Amino acid sequence: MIPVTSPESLGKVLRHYRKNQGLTQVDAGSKFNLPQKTVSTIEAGTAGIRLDTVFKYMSALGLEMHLEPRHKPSDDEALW
Amino acid sequence: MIPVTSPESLGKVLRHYRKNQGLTQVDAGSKFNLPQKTVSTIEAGTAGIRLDTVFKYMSALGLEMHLEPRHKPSDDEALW
DNA sequence: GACATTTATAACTAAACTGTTATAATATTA
DNA sequence: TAATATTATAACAGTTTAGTTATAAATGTC
Repeated sequence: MIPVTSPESLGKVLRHYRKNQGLTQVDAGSKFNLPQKTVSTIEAGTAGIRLDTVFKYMSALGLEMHLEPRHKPSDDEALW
Repeated sequence: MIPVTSPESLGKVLRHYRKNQGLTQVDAGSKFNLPQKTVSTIEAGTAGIRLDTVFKYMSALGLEMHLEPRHKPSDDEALW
């Protein structure tokens, strides 16, 4: 379970899940009318992207979010 | 562990954590130079809020995010 | 190496945010 | 209830996005 604390790390995790599902940016985005450009922007970790856009993309990938108190990173998390 | 799938539910969870820490919107926001107005907007579940603003607020509350595949909601989650 | 697929980047308009300052509305407590 | 504390809302300027369309760059495959 990778902790996400920034737009960059969120983009990386989302890309990870998309590729895991064998989807292209066009495939994934089309499910919620997100153009490929926007998907690219999300995965690139753009800071100012809109929250609703992120949730649309999460829905397209069938993901949900959980919040919890931060913990000290483990070694394998450092890879992210 | 409450699943978050929208700006609205995220706002509710963030407010929950803030109050749990006994913080006012001014207190929490000041840690990352977020004006009280912005904190109010986040907690209200504004759709178009910027992702970096949300992460700043999460940092102020000492929270991290996790993504995972969606699951069917349980009864007590319906309360949210 | 050539071809095909996928992803990144560009220009443009309209819309909506952040930050600032201020004030109204609501909630809390004495 | 009165006073205080907290939260919601407002106007403005500047910045940045979403969406559209198109194309360049990068990646993968034969």
